[in-house]
Amino acid sequence: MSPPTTRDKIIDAAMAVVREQGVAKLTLDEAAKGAGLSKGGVLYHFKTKDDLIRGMVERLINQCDKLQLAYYDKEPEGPYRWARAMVQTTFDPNGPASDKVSGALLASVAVNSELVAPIQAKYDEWIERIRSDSPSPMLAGLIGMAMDGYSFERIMGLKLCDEEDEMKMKQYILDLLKAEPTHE
Amino acid sequence: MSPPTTRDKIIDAAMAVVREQGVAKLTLDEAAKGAGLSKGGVLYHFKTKDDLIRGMVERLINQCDKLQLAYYDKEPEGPYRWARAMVQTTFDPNGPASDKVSGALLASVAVNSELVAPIQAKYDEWIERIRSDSPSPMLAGLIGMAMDGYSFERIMGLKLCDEEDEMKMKQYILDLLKAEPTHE
DNA sequence: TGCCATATACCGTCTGGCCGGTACAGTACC
DNA sequence: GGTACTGTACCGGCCAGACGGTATATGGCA
Repeated sequence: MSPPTTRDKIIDAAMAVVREQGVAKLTLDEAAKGAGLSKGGVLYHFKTKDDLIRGMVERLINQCDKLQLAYYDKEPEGPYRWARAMVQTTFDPNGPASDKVSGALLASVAVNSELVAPIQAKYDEWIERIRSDSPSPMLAGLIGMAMDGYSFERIMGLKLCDEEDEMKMKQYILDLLKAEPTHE
Repeated sequence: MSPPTTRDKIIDAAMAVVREQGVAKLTLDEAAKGAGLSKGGVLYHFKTKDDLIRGMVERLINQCDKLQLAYYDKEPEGPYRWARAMVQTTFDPNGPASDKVSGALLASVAVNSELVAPIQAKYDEWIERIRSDSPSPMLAGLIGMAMDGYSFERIMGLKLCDEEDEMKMKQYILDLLKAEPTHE
């Protein structure tokens, strides 16, 4: 990996602002300060604030997608392979539930709901993937919903259980995907 | 039900703004316009904007709680009664996935993350409830996460399937809660 | 090798608009 | 005449975006 470009540094800083101070505090000035340059500099790389958020969303999507593909490779073959990869991705510290990337979603919804569109597109793709190799699409769908729930809870700052319980839950879900090759 | 108070009308209008224009557009002026009065009028009822959001959050909590209790009464006795009530609540058109109430959560997170606190408190209570009568707390927890996922997806404007599939999913989940009285 | 031209990357300043909040002046009903 | 409520006018701060400028690198060319 080459050293992060200025563009990347700005996105990092913007994510950090959302995480630490909330979406409302995400200003060009603040992002600039975090990235170590001036607002003018930020506006050189991103023409508008919406553009910056687009960049954040793109980062979110790429990061999650890359992660999911990596986990897919690591998972053994067999039914529910994509679903298993999704579970691993969700609980990964760099996954969608991570503070580091999730700000993008929040920012996009808060500022301009049109900016969610690329997420929706990728989202459809993910769902399609998971359905493709799941003997019970319903079970896979349920678990997919739950993974979203987990991610969103983290983003919103709602805690439903401590970390120990989370690991148990992860294992429980993975067991479900082993034990029920052809449920229904 | 007595006719809605001005206070209620303001909250309704604020919710509508969040729903239709996004959190960023939620201003005192806009909420006032929606409620049919001036900003001064709004500020008479809510001393600050945070105060208004607190009101929205309170509304969200009360509405969901009331709904859940009502469904609990309607559900037949037996295991997973609270979990079943939660599923019904989630899919209810006035439930947490409803456009009409969900804006509160978004607004609170976006504007001032401290305002989420009352939600977290209620949230803990709901989780406790569900665990209390679930033979498999893991299954109940999974379904709870999925219900959150569904609600949040709606709030964010992400669609995972059409309405027909949603109803199938609801039925699938309710069947799970019948078929597995003592899973694990 | 020296000179100009252009592109890239960035800074600092300014401005116009928006928005939260204040102050105060009604109005209407009891 | 007081209380509950609503409107109007305004202030001060913040912020997106525009703009003009600067420094450095690159490349052509004589």
